Amino acid sequence: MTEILPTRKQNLRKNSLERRERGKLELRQTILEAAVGLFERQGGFENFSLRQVAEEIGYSATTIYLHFADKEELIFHVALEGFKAFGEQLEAAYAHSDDVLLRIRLVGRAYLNFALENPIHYRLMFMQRGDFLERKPPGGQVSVIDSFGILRRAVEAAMKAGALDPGDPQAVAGLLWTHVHGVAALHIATPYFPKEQAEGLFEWSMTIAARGLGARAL
Amino acid sequence: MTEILPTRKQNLRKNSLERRERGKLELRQTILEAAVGLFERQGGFENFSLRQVAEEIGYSATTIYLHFADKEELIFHVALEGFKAFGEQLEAAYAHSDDVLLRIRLVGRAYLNFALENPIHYRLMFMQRGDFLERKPPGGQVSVIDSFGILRRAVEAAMKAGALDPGDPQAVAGLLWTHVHGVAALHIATPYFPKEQAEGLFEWSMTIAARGLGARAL
DNA sequence: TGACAAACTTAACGGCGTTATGTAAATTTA
DNA sequence: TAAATTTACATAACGCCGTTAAGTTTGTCA
Repeated sequence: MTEILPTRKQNLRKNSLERRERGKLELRQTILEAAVGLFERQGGFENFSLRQVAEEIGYSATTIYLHFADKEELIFHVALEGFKAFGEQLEAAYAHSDDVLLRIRLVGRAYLNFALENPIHYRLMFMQRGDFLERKPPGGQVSVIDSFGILRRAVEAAMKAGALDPGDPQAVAGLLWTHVHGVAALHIATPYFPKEQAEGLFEWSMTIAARGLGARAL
Repeated sequence: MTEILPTRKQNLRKNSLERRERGKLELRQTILEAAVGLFERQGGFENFSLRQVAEEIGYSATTIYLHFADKEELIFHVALEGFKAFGEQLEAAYAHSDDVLLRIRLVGRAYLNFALENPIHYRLMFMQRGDFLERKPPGGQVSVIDSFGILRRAVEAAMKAGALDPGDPQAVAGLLWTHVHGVAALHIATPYFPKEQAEGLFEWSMTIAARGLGARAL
């Protein structure tokens, strides 16, 4: 009776050693990473369980509740990490060039790349849980609105420079967003748009949008 | 002890009468309808349970298994109903005009309308469970591929008539699909594209695509 | 050493999908 | 018509889930 389930007990013992080594290196972060790992291994967050996360990192399930209010909040913070990385990559793309038109294309390309390289995060952020976009993170951090702001600023600058027909930058940025999202989302959700085809459609969309918006080339 | 849970028992009794009246009017369909109702009430299929469906229609949960292999197959058949209605609406739009360019716009508009009017189905079909697109229904029915075929045929016809620059109809149809999907999907998934704005972006996208594809107007 | 707080665990609740098993009614067969 | 069989349901149970309540161990500090 005492030895029927040694694996779990041993697992807990073993990990109590590792814990010391990690010191206070944020169990919270370990939980997040384990969750992301599970997401990726199962291709989505719909079937993952807190108990699996706990098992994987060698803690009991209830320990997770010391760091996250509930399952929902854990998932939300995975999305938050996504928003952070997403914003940084767009920002980097923006800073990469001074050419107001090339910059728009680079930001768009960074957007698509994020989706191609982080399909699980992208799905969570923009296809599954759009409500997260408006949910305020506890520390008053930024959300995706600022990411969209990068694109809008790029459009604004191009208009001011006369490289795009004058108009509402917000609206034009929205149009570009829907086009890139269309490609990214169908690539992720369906089997009909593999990477190369998605990239081709992105370039094509950009070219077409450029003509339609009065740019020499985009 | 025998009367502690009369509600459930009574519910079963009451419904056994209604059943006769319905005759053999397909419990299967009743289950499907109850499932769709639950989807819509909860805004998605992620949190619905077979036991809720059963409760709602006055049967035990296990009875569902006499009509569907499992929860997955029930959801799949909800999606199938969506694909059927979707295809029919695109087909009707196609048949509504002989103008090869207007027809493309009408098919696109029918696509968007389906998404606006059936967000739960659309989400399930194209954002959440794209794998359903390739899953063969038992009776050898058609799936979305034929719906996409309608758009492709419309593009093909416009090219043959010289109303669009010559090219690969499949590729052009794919481009249009991604644009409309982008608008529809962001409308459904995020709070930033309410109906009017989505419709405006659709028209704009169509106009821009028309210019880029060599059409006089789309 | 002992009080106290922090970190973590076990136990339990109700709900879930699913399977095995029971049962009453409808239908077929003799 | 009576018995046998099939059909159409139900109940009970399994293991997993999220979550809460209640311990228990571990570390801190007087």
